[in-house]
Amino acid sequence: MPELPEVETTRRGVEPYVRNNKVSALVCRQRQLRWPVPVRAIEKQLVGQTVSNVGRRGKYLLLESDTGTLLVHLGMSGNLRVISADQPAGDHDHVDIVFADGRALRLNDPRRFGSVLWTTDDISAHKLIHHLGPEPFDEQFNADYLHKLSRGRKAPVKTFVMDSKVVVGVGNIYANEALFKAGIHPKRAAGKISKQRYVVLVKEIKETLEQAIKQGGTTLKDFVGGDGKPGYFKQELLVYGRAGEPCVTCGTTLKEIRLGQRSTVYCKDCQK
DNA sequence: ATGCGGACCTGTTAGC
DNA sequence: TGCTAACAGGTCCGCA
Repeated sequence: MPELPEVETTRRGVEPYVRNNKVSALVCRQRQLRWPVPVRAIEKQLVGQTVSNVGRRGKYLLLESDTGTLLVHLGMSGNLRVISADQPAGDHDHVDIVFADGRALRLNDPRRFGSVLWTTDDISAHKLIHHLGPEPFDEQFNADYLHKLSRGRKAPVKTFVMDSKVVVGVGNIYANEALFKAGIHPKRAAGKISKQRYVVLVKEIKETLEQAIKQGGTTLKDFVGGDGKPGYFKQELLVYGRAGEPCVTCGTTLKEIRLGQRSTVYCKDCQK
């Protein structure tokens, strides 16, 4: 579920309910997520505080308060919703951040690759954050940057753009999509791609993510209240999940390979 | 420094 | 129909 557009959509969806709201309790039914949930520290330092901002860095959601920051990552299967705090918990409802107004932020994560962490450090210095590359929508993320950084790199370009040290937020689905739109073969060595082609790739990464966020916006309501599932606009995907089907541009059968054990779909005629 | 492969864990689907 | 294996949107870590 969560690539950057889903995380950003979640951020926007929950922000109005969480911002300026006072945390009254933490309910943790399962501490064993990606890392153990630091229940004590959160209870001691966040409960009683007001959330001043709901931010995001890469795919980490950041609930900021005067005493520190709660980091929430949705992993592969997590989702976060605003509910009434008295709503009974179901399977995989691991953590509730309960608020003074009777609502709660509830983390559901079947696969438990997500995480809930607490830090009092400056967030940009945090161990999981400090090494991260630029945000894809930042001006800093441009063709010059990618071109320079990639010189000498032998890794496939798909692996390169999915590396969070290079740029955050480009997950498997959107890496496949952006490379297709840019006409670049996913296996091509990152260091051998011209600046001109990086101009196109950067543009496609930004546009693909932006458009997905826009579409996510239509399902914002689903992040609050009931148990609506955010629509995933699969019909928009040009290559991901379409191996064996015809290329939308030329009709050639789309190929599937594995790169770094991730499913990679491309058109051998449109992507060079 | 770079680039691999393994690890975390459960649910769903493909294949026999 | 039932069992098993493979695979899934992430990303950190340790090793070569």
